Amino acid sequence: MVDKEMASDLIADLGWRGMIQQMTAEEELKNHLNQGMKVVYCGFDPTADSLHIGSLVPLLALKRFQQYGHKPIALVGGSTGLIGDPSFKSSERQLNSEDVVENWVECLKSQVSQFIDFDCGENSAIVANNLDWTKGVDVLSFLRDVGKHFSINSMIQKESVKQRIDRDGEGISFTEFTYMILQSYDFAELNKRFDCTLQIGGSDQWGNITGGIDLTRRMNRQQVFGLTLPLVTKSDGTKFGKTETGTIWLDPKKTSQYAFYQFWLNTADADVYTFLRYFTFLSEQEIEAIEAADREAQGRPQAQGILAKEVTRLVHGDAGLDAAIRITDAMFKGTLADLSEADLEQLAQDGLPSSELPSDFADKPLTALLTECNMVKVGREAKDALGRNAVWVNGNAIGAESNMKTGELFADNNALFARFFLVKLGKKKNHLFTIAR
RNA sequence: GGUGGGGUUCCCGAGUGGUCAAAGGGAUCAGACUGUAAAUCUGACGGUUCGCCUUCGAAGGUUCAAAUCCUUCCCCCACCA
Repeated sequence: MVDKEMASDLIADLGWRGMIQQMTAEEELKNHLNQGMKVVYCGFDPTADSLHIGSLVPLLALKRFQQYGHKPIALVGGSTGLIGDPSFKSSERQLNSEDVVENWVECLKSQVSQFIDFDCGENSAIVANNLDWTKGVDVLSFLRDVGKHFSINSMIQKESVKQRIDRDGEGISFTEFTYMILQSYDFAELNKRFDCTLQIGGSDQWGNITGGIDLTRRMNRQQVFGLTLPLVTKSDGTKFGKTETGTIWLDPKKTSQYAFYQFWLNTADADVYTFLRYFTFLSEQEIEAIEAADREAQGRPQAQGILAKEVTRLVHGDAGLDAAIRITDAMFKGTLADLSEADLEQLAQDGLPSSELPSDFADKPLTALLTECNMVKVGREAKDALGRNAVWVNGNAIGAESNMKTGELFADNNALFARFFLVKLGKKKNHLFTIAR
């Protein structure tokens, strides 16, 4: 399993994918990784009950290390999550309560576990929680044993906290300032416990990682390494991972498989090949072939479809991918007549936005109904769409004059299979209403 | 602590008594084109059941009428100390 050449291959693999932002001692790190199985860690702080796609890059990076024979540790920050990472944050953050963070830790643990293999022999993955070794530490020991190794002078030089220190009107509490020490201590501790010698993370973590490298050398007399991954950016300058609707989460309860699949499917041409490199395990040759084929072909590129398929399968499995494709086909390819009663039932379960028709729907204007089910943000949008005949109920276009005719439109005898109304607004928004029984 | 400048609708930013729901740009939504793209063009853009209702840091006040004038308060920025 452990290949002699694996390290140079691994670094080369990460390299052509554009996934290396910075690393410490490049040659030494390569040599180090060539000497058999090494232990690598990446931390994920609980800031919500799910990770979002921004965390996918480091998560998949851990998996890539494992594929090359190394042992990954996914560290969930039970203690660091209680403090809050100030890196590149413009203002002090609100503390979350202990039980909330504890709950989030459990959520992240199981989520993170889906991506790495826990049963593959000696390089099986580990999930750790830094609260385990931070909880019992008393203040005086911490200050004497750990704090003494840190120089305030170098800490305030770090780019990650500079704006908080230099900028008028902003400050940083001692609590957040200490975050770097806590994370550094994690690295030293993981080094001691598991012989962990490499930390990876987003490029915003460079300061924290180098802090850990220094501390490990001072406390454990061990040379350890760091590697950062690039921040995912989009060619149009907007923030990656957010849509008008909000963050794209990994948890299907927060972002349905369908919405997840659609997110990737809508990737801009200018970004899609980069994302294939970041987010899939396709080889360099495969991706180049896709790129070349798209360049030749007229019309729609195939890359978005491949990206959506690969990433959705990675995160939601084959069943999740099937569900996403099922809805996509129904909404964008097929006709309503093709859908059976069972299909309609399935769509709601698969993540098509849906809701029960409220009992007093007949009294509501259509604008209010569509606002309440979150198809539009304000009634105005629905009205605008109605004015352009861009609203369909069960396939029939509806005009502005129908705004007050909700009762007729959603009458029982107009329903599909006597209980479903599929409303489409514009090209991309769909909502399934069911009649309450 | 002193002096000067400022807080406007999702964001940037005009507006200094009525013609202001408030220029312009961005973002967003819908339409055309298309590939469920991009670019471009068109329309909408505080809310609304189209009667009205609610906005210009906060609270009061002057006025027939205030984002605009007055008072107090809160916050930000620049320079000086």
